[in-house]
Amino acid sequence: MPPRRKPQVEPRKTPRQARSRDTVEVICTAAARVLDEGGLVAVTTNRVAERAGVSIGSLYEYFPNRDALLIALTRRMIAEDGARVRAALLACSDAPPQEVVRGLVRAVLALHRENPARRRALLEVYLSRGLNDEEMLFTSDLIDWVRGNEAAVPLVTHLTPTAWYALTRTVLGGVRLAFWERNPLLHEEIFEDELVTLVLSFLAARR
Amino acid sequence: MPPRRKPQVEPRKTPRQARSRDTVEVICTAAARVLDEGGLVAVTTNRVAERAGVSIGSLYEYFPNRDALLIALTRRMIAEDGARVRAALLACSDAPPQEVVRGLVRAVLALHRENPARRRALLEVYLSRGLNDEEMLFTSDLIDWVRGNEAAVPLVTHLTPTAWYALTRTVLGGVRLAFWERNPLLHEEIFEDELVTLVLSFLAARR
Amino acid sequence: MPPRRKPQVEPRKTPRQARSRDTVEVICTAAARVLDEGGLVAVTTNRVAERAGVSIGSLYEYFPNRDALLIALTRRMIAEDGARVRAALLACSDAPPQEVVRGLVRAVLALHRENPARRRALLEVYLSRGLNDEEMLFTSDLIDWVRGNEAAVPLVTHLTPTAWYALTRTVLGGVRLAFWERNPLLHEEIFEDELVTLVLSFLAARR
Amino acid sequence: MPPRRKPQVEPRKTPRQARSRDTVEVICTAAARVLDEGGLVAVTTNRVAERAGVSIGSLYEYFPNRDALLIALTRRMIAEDGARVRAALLACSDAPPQEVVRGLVRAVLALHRENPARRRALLEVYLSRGLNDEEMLFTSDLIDWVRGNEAAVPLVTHLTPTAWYALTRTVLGGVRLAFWERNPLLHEEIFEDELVTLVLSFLAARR
DNA sequence: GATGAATGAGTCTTCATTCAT
DNA sequence: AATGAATGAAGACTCATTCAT
Repeated sequence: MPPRRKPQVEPRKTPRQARSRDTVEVICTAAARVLDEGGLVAVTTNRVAERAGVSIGSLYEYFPNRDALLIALTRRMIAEDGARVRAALLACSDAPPQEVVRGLVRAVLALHRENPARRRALLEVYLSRGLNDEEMLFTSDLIDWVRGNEAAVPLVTHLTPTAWYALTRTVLGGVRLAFWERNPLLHEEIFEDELVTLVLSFLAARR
Repeated sequence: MPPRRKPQVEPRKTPRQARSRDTVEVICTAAARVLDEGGLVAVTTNRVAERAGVSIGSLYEYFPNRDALLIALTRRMIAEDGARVRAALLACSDAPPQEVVRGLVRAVLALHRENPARRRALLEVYLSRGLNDEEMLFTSDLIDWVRGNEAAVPLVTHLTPTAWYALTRTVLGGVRLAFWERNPLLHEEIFEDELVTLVLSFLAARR
Repeated sequence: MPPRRKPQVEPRKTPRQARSRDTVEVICTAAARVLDEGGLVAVTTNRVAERAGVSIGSLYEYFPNRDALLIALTRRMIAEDGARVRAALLACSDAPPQEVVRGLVRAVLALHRENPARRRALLEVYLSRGLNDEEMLFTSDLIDWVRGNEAAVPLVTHLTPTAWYALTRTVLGGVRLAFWERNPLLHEEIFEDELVTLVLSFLAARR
Repeated sequence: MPPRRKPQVEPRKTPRQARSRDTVEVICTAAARVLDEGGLVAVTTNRVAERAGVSIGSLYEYFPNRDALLIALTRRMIAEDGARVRAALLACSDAPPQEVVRGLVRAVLALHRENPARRRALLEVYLSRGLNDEEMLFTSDLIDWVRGNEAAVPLVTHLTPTAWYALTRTVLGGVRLAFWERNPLLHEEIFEDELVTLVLSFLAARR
């Protein structure tokens, strides 16, 4: 009987009990490790279960299929990214606008400098699945944050949504391309400088 | 012991004879069609061969493995992209700088508006393999073109390599993110406007 | 990158549970039957699994690849050979030396008279793989047995290791050549007589 | 259309013309080289043809199928073996019997010391096909030679055919087993000594 | 005689998923 | 909740062989 695959992506059950949450945690950790070591193709449900010290049956108790696992991993990364960017913002919210911009750019760059292998893989998951609303959400969180924090970024309030979208995508896209191309500039401060200039000059032009 | 064949990516033989070139052509066309219809997972060597009306053996005569086929497809797309951008540049090389910038941005946007499914898939191939030098090359072609055409883009000559890299990646990255996120703005002129503004204000700032 | 699996030969898992042991048994039996009927080339993993009434997946659960299956079959034969020769030795251990020699020679001949097709095939496996230590082991078991049983074979104790090796290989090799050449003498008592004479005269000479 | 395989083993045509003989020669040489480098599995018709600098079509002009090629190679080895043993015999035909025996044993051992990889492979061919008459023939040539040369080996004339068979197979078999087991004794003189003793004591016993 | 592009049956092997225990 | 043996569809790839040129 061919494994009937109903595209399902949500975790099978929201773990309420401590033990369950542990199991999910253990599985995700194992999956991340397998991913780091062997890339996406190495992430087979059986292997992950084995590495997690959990039976394959249990894995399927918490993730309806392989994709759900991969997507959970991706969501974790995205959520963490969001948290880190927000933290960076928080850290420089009292600084002058230029510094806020720089802080943001730097945070986004920092994200792409760590654990590139895993990011590469999960970004692939992210792109090949229809998860895009996800990041938009993540981003709009950011937007809300920024917009709400008027004191910190007064220059942003004048932007139209389109201008805002173009600006943010442009910075993130630039970083990401450098990341994908493994361009050494990703690790250079001069690259950061250019991005900051880009943002500031655009903001000035759009005032 | 079967001669260990290291993952190979180059086409197995450069088709010299007309018949061979035809076969390669036929295979690529069939592969593209299969790709359009069923996505990356649908591209199995057997299916492509069948669709091409060619034996599976013949397919392997020209492509050492599935990846080589996918990569060939990707390279084709990249080459075509380059050609189209260059053509767009050529078409507005006598116009004022703003128009040149607009022409370029528009060309890049146009690329991402057509056949999104195929582009999505091939970009995935492109990213998951180590093909990045490839596009850098494509880009540096572009750079050369732009730099060489001083009359058309005098403002560009002042840019440092890093500034140039940041600028081009930023635009391409922004478009690509909109593309991946399936953001409707990809098809709006206002998005194009913002990108043009971004480029021009950066160029002004960097003068 | 799929975890590179070095050519493996050991059974994938030691069957602990009764059900597993059954499966292994069933697979081996089926493989032997297929081998008998169609020779080595007929032993395809799919066919064996089908004949065993087991899914191909299950077969690979217990044997990492086709070779491992073939080798398992071979080892079984070797082990059984050893057991039978030891049994023969045991059966005549109280007899005079000549009879012991004759018993041994006869046992080795008997081995090669039954199921020649299967033996032929498995010997081929045995030779084309690097399994030779295996049989040496089997033989050294024998040696130990013989050496330990001084009462039965006092004449053997004087042999140097080299002499012992030459003697045993010579007898086994002679039988095996007759076996491979399908020489009818393999089934004649006069051949056995000659071999016995050979051994005894050598032992006498080496005293 | 499935390649109809009619078991055919004879060379397709006896090459009469010089050019043809050359082609056959070239193919066999290439095949031997491929064999040495990659073992039996590396010997594919396409690869051999390529290595020989000959089209695959031409290869099939001279060998009806892959097996015929392999068998031709094997026959060459057997023929050469025979020649070399005969030469050894010739070289010591005036010496005393013991020396003749030693010369023969030494020649057989020498055969197995050179190019073991190729021998291993071709012996496998030899065993898995029904070529056994072949070697019997080769051997009976030898027998005839020995029997004919009464002056050299007077002690042999008393042997019954069975005794003769047992003796020769026993020596050859012993050497071959040592060869297959890669036993270092194959290269030691003490092993030769034991084999000589074995033969001589048997001959003495059978007088 | 030679060429080499084309053929395609048949192989091994993987791995997501199920379900009886 | 957990287990893990079993499943089997599906895929990549090989290579002996043919035959039109």
